[in-house]
Amino acid sequence: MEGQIVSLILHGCKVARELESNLPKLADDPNMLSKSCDEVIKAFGTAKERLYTQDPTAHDPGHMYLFREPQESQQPKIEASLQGWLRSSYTQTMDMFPMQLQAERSPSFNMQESGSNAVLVAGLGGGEVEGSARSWSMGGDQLRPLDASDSGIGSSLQRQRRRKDDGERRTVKMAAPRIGNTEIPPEDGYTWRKYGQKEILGSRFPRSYYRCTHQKLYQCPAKRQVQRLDHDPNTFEVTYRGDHTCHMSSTAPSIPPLPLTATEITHEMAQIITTQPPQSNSVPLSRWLSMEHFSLRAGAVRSTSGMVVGGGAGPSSTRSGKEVECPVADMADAMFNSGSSSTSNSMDWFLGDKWESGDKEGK
DNA sequence: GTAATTTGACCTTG
DNA sequence: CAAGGTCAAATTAC
Repeated sequence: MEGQIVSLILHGCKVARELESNLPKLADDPNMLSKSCDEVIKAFGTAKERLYTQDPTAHDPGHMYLFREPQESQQPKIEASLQGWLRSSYTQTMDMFPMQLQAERSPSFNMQESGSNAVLVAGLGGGEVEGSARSWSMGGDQLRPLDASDSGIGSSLQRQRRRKDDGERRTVKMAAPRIGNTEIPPEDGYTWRKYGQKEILGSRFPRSYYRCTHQKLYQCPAKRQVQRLDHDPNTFEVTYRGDHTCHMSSTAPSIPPLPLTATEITHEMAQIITTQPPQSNSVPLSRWLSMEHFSLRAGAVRSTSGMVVGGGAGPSSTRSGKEVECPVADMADAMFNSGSSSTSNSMDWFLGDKWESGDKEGK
């Protein structure tokens, strides 16, 4: 079973690599491009499916919980990790490649996975905004043009706010962690800053509003709403709006919010898995992943990471006095060094009840 | 001291 | 006008 999955993933990687190396040639051939993309997606998708069917009872709230319970038995964890990564990478890829994937998903994209804890429920808020929804991510021309300066207190100008159709909305359902504090909203690798909380009619739990921590620095328009489900308090419904434009910055999110190529996805999985505690039993999957894909890093990953695929709105690809790190390294760094300034760092859930106040009931 | 969160007020939308 | 979304001063955390 596992061997099949591995070969599926390998196949996906292979196709992705081929696609990457042939990209210049294929650029003029949308058919071939599409075909290759299909194949990659199919391979990973199938692998993922199998992972789920392999252990339908697995309750994996997503990659954010990968590092919980280091003392747990390793083998199931590895698989859960892989699942989490596949799933999160997949949804994240959806998140980052909306334009590319648009053609491949139905207008009302609906990815449901039985037994899955991260479910992309809805694609677009409305089909008609599809074309215009993204134009702001490049120049910020129509999205909150006054955002940075509309704090016009003292000026006679009224605050100007825009809400109407500020972009695609993607809703993901994520399970609360079962261990530790189940109140915490799900981590997703980005750093968010809470800017509001609101009681929602008919909901027992308030909705929390977050924006990208780097909004100011890079005019990153990404936002998210976190709402605990009424009927299932263990599940959070997370709605994302806007795309991160802070991808390539070093001061930007420490965890790579990069659009992941297929090779990157697997590579990151490898990275994650190889960072499992050393007492880990021999894990064929992880060994394969680490051996197979470390070599990708220098070539494929780096080159693709230098290419801002999702619109190229990210800030400069160099950081002050320092070359852009491989996002994976960044992530690992962030994961284990907790150097980020954000308190919503990805390690928070790992260690404490930090988020509690962020989603407490009532005001 | 700086950055993040809280929270009531304000704004937009339907 | 009600509800949802955002702002920003005050507060809290680091």
